[in-house]
Amino acid sequence: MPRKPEYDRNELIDRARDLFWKRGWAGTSLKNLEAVLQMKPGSFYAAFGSKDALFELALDKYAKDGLLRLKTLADELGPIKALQRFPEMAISNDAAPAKACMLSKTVLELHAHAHPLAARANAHLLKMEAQFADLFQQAQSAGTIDKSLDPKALGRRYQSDLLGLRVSAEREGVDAKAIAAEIAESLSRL
Amino acid sequence: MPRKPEYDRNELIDRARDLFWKRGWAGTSLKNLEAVLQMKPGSFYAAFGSKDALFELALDKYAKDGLLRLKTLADELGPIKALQRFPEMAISNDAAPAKACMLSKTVLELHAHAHPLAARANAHLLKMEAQFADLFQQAQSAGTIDKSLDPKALGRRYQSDLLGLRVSAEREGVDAKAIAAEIAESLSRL
DNA sequence: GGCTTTCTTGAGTGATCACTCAAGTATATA
DNA sequence: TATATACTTGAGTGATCACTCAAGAAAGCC
Repeated sequence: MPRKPEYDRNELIDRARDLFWKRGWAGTSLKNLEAVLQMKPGSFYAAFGSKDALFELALDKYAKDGLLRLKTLADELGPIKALQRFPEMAISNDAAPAKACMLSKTVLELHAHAHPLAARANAHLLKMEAQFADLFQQAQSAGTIDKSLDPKALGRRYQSDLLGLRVSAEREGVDAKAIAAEIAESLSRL
Repeated sequence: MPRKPEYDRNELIDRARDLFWKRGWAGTSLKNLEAVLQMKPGSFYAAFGSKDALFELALDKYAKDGLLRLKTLADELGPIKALQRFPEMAISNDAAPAKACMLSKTVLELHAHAHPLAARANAHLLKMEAQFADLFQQAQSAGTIDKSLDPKALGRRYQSDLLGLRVSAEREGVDAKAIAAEIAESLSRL
């Protein structure tokens, strides 16, 4: 009996993610969203409920895709080579809405306001960090890196470096690829 | 003949800086500013002209203070020890409005909007980066670190690591002091 | 063709945004 | 004391904010 929506929900979330990623939470107005999603307010609220709810969907998708990309890379290249390649990949996609990480941007923008989306973004970052640590541990098991190192500490440091790289890549006049290469190189010394 | 203002302009800029630093540009409303500065709109606009103009004053002061703190530290400890101490200092001030760097927060928030304040923040970051490079060069001249390394590359990487550290310090559940210690430690290996 | 159910439309909601300005008040000089 | 010069006040500006809702349109089932 029902009428079907004229849009592909999944694709709308992608477009919203790109907009939020680029412009941030406060920087993205409903007018912006209506324009990009080609939706009138009524449809928007019927479909997503609120700006925050859509941001959450976009954030979750962003995080899920990031994790998947890392795992795929690790399956292809093995743990250490994946970790070496990942930073350069993160900043080299010119089609991406921004170089900086959407999760860290969200934490920085909303943490001071105690907004739940900041906590959610941080939770995603923690999952990512755990994945980095897991890859370091795999590398240890495979004998690729020094076994006396703490994989959790390595993951924590790696993520921090990656976040710094991606902030730097967002800036004008910074050779971020050189930084990415240095991060990769330093992993060979473990 | 004139009446003197009832406020200390310099202190108002400090308070505005703290508010902007914590809450960001869009996250800080004129109501917030009026409350913190104890000013009515009329006085505010007579004194500062606009929200953007005050943000600029706050940003410039933030940058100036940061540069001064680094130079003071270098005078006390010498270049390398200053660089080793600086990261831990940056994240240990519990009275500060935020752990993350106001300059990077500004770039991340406003760069996508092509806002002049983003370019200004980036210019301040470039000055800071040059100062880091200068300290690395001093350390080379003093024979403290390997002379074959490029001081500009070291400065670039150091700043990236510092920005990453400060983003990490803004997050919940991350042992940022451990990261700061690792950054410091890695400088001993140069 | 009717009927139900959902989706779409878009004008309109109150709240808040950055900002203005005319009127009032305080102070230093003449 | 009179006057000129700021500074302070706070109601008010139009614009934009996220969001609502009643009315109409489209699709599946009888």
